[in-house]
Amino acid sequence: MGRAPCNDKVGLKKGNDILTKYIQTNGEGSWRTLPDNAGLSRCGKSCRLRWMNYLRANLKRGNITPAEDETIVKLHNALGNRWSLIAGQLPGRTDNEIKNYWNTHLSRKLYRFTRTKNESLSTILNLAAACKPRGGRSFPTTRPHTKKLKNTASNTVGISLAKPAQSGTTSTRVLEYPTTKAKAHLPGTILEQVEKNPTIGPCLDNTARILSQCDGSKSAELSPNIESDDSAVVLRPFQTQNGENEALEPYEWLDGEIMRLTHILESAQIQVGNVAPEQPREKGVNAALGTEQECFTSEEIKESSTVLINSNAGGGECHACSSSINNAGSDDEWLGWNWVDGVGCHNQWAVCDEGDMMLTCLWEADKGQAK
DNA sequence: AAGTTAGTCAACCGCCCGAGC
DNA sequence: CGCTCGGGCGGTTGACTAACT
Repeated sequence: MGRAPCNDKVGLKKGNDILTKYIQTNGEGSWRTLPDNAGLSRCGKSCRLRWMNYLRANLKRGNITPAEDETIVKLHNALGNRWSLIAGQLPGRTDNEIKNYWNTHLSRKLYRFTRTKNESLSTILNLAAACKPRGGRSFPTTRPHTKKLKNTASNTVGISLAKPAQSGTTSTRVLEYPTTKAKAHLPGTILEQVEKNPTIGPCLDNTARILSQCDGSKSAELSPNIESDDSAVVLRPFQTQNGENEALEPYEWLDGEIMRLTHILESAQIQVGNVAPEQPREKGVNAALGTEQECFTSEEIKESSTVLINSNAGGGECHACSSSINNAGSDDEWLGWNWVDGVGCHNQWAVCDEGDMMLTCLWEADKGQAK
């Protein structure tokens, strides 16, 4: 299955041995000088990658377990494509491994079944659970589909943390997240960090808020937990309807949201694609495949500006619904989509991943009901 | 059995950030 | 303050295998 490990090759196996022995003797670091010192003919980056992803001790080999699968989904919902952070919560797993797993197993699986437009969410999930592991041509997913991911600002298919605003970019409010170095000094698990540092989990806060609107059990106010200034959105602890801060234990708040989402999915009777007669999507939105704006009309973009963070090049990545898969706008794969409702989101969710897809559509559905 | 298509994953690429000067 | 360098990260590629026709 897949490409055979390179260490099957005698030469590389020898290189692996040299690299392993060198690092065991001298420790990690100084990757640039490592090849010369160790007598390897690879660049330092390559050595580091080989070590981190393959040779390092305590790496867990083999299939992702269901428990790990669940953790990945949860954390991806929370953190987006922060693979290193997700990997940090899964001992023995590398960011590369998780990234591959997400891109091949999870996102693909969800994409397939959510294309079944007339199925209820619960049906879709049941189908996904029974996903044919390998497969032939039952679900056409083309390589061009994958290659269309290239040249996009981000392959973000989930709700992602935003990077700090780039200098010179104005009117872009982003959600701040800690730098790599800062993260390294943060104690505890990611989820604990989020608990202790509200700025780490801004999109989770959004997730909770969006869910709360769908659920109806929380305030329907769009952005009660966000304050903003010119440069950044400052998130406040999640507040209940009566304004009290919820003091959640580590993991508890996330588990709660997952449970709530599960409840919504189980109880919802949302029929995808069973909506108003076809209308042309708003000009500009239609042409902007691959941007999060396609999920919204311009008015909705304005309304939701505190949640839907602008994504400029290398900038914000906090998408309520964003996927570079959408860039396949000219692909036949996507031409069959029935853009309806003037918003597009009722079908749009089929090209978003599980979390943001559902959240966005539930959110939109909720907004529609509120009007 | 052969050809085609889809799925997998190690490795590569390029960008970004922080440290040091 | 600006430049360079090292390291880290996420996105993408392409070789390879398995499933299917």
